[in-house]
Parts: sequence; structure tokens; C-alpha cells
Amino acid sequence: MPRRATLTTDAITAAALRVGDREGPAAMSMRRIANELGCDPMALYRHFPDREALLDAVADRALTGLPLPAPELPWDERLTELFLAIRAAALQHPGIAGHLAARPPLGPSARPLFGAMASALTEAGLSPEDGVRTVQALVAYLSAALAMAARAGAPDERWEQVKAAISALPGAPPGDALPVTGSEEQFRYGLGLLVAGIRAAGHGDGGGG
Amino acid sequence: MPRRATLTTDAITAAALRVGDREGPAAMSMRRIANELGCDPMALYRHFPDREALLDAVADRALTGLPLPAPELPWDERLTELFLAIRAAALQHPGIAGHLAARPPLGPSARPLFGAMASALTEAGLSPEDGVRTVQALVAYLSAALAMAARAGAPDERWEQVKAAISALPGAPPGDALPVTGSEEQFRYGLGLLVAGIRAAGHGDGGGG
DNA sequence: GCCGTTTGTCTACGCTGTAGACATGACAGC
DNA sequence: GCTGTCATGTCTACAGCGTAGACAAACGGC
Repeated sequence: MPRRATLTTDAITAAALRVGDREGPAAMSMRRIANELGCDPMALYRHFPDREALLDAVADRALTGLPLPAPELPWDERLTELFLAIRAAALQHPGIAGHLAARPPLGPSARPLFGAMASALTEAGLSPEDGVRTVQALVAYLSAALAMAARAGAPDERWEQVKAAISALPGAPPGDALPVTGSEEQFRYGLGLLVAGIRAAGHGDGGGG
Repeated sequence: MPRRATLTTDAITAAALRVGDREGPAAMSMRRIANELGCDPMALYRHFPDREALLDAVADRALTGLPLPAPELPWDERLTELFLAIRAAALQHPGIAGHLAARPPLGPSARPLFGAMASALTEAGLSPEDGVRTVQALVAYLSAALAMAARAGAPDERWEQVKAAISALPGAPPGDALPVTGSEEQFRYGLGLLVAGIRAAGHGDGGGG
């Protein structure tokens, strides 16, 4: 290659991730990323067709090398561990978590994750069609939970109002005891609901697991 | 009031909704909305502190007058109907559906919806704490599903790759039979999973309904 | 008539993504 | 060595964005 490329997709995604982690998602502009690399903004367009593709690559990078759950675990634990791991990995990079939520990464490093999901759901007794449906539902839930957690830095006071309204209902808890909006506990609870639903679907639909 | 206000928040949100419905979410800029109203962009700032507040109001407007499910129905049907209604209302206004997904509307017209959710979940046997958790999980799922459906105009071919990969697994369906990504059927399925999970939580946790 | 307040307008700033022309360096073939 | 050819990086420029701050016009109360 001519002009022995000083810029690589890897260097670019790494720089973008650095900028995002340090200064937040809004700072991940082409100009700012180029600045981090000490090059011209337009140079990035030699490696990515547009900004969205660059961010997709960054999101993919944020999920590389994610440890898969031990295959000897039962399917529900595998599923739970897997999604907790994805969530944790995404939140380690707050700069990209929002993009990751808005555009579920379906790139190469996500491939094994989908494989693990499919295997768990098959073991749960789901048909392949229902497996696809369930994967989409799980990813949807993960996306939204990530989006909420990513906003945790600037907490959404409107949720507090809703919680206040609920705690004003008859037979309500103290209010301070209510779950925190973007917390891991909150995430686990919703994931548990979905897993319980999958269990029911597996039993009633495709035979016991 | 001086200069008998020719502009009202209602007129603004209506115009914004029109622009969004007609030209898509990207067209809902302050300048474009002002153009629709025939006024200066800065005039909008006399009625909303910033663009996000304006979009929040538009999202709230898109959910006004939504019919609540009949209270004599069992809780699970009420819950399903309610979320299907919200989804349908949101998708009637593709311009705002994305914002609605990114920022769950917690404004005045959402208040009765949360009331209906709380009532259904109480009837399901959930404690108020679990009710809050479950509401957040349901809204999270709805948000992400809306975001996917809102993108249905420009379908995400990456999901097709994932589905193709799954259909290549042993014992896979024809592939054409796989569920469509942003469809109502897909939404119903995930919602069914959550409802089944709620049912299980209600039985094991707070007593039968 | 005058004043204060509200509403709308205008200008301007700094930012964004990115199209298109240009410069530079590396290789292939002769 | 010389000459394309091509990949890479740079530069300039454009159209658009959200919005701060100064100004003008219309109203209510005195």
C-alpha cells in the first residue's frame, strides 16, 4: 500500500473509544476523534464510509473478547450471565453505550454472543422461530436498559416523579426503598421476568428442558 | 398578555408533529418547525427552554386521549392491550416515535397509562417495589421495540444476517418463515414473555391473583 | 402619555457531517 | 530511472444545526 498507512481502523476505533470514555458520547465527533489522532477529520472517511459506520466499529470493539458463560451451566444461568456480561462491558465504555443501545451491534464480535443465546434458547425448548423472536426481545430489553443506564450520569428526574406517584398509591412502600432506575438490580429483575417467560414458553411449546 | 400571543405551545407541538409525520424525524429541527409556523426559529424558545423540551411535549401530545383497556378484563389482557395501544399510537406518528423511544414520555398524558399499569400489576400479585421494577422493564422493552419499528422504513439488514446465521443452524426453519424484526407479531411475542414472567413472579412472590 | 413586560425578530457564534479538489508517497511495468 | 496508477492524507467549503444576546413592536396598568 502506498504511503504506508499511518492510520488503521483499529487505531481509529481505539482513539474514538478513548475520546468517548474521557469526554462522553457527545464528544465523539469526526473532528474531535481526528484531533485525538492528530490527523485531518476527512482522513477518517478513507477508512469508514460515514460516522455511523465508525461508531458501529467502535461498538463492536467494545464487545470484543467478552467471556462466554461456561457451557455446563443450565440454560437460564447461561443466558443471565451472558446478558450481565454484555451489559457490564457496554457500561465500561459510557461513551459508546448509547450508540450500542440505539444500534444493537451485529458485527463480528457479536456473532459468538448470538451463538450462545441460540444455544441456550434451544436448550430451553424453543423452536428456532421462537428463538429468533426471543433473541430480538432480549436484545431490545438490553438496549433500552443500557440507554437508561447510560443516562445515569444525568439522572432522569421524571422517573422519580413516576416512582413518587406509584409510592403514593394505597399500600405503598416508603419510597426510598424503590429500585434505582438504571441499576444492575433493576436490570436483573427485568431479565428475570424474560427468563421466566422463556421457561414457560419452552414448557408449553416445544417440550421440557 | 402583550402582543396577543400568536404562538401557543399547542400550535407549536401540532406543527412539529405535522413536520415529523410528513418528512421524518430528522426534519424536526427548530428551523424547520418555525418555517412550518411561518415564524422565526427563535420564537420557539419563548415557549420551550430547548429543543428536547419541545420534543418531549410533542411526544406527550402523541399519546393524549389514548383509550384505556376495559377494567373488567383480567390483568394480563389489560396489560397487553395497553401496551399494544401505546405502540400503535406511537407508530401513527413516525416522526416522534424515535424520540418517544429514546425518552419515555412521563408527562401528563402518560400519567393515566402508568396508573393502569400499576393497577394491573397489583392485581397480578406484585408488591409495589416489584411493580416499579416491572413497569420500568416493560417500558424499556416498549422503547426498544418502538425504536426498531421506527427504523422499519429503513430496514436494518444486519438483523437479516443474524436471522440467516440462526436459520443455518441444525434443525432450522426455511428462513423466510422467520419473524419480521419490527412487526407487531414480534412485539406481541416479547410482551407475552414478559407477561408470563410477571405471572410467575406474582404466583411465587405475593400470593395468587 | 409613559413604563414594564411579553412576544417575536435578527444577527451571529461555534459546532456538525461530509462532498470535491488537491498533494503526496508507494508501488508496477517498462 | 521514468512514468503511470492508486491509496492515503489534507484543505477548503457548504449547508445545516442549536441557541445566546441585542433589538423592535405590541399590549396592560398607571
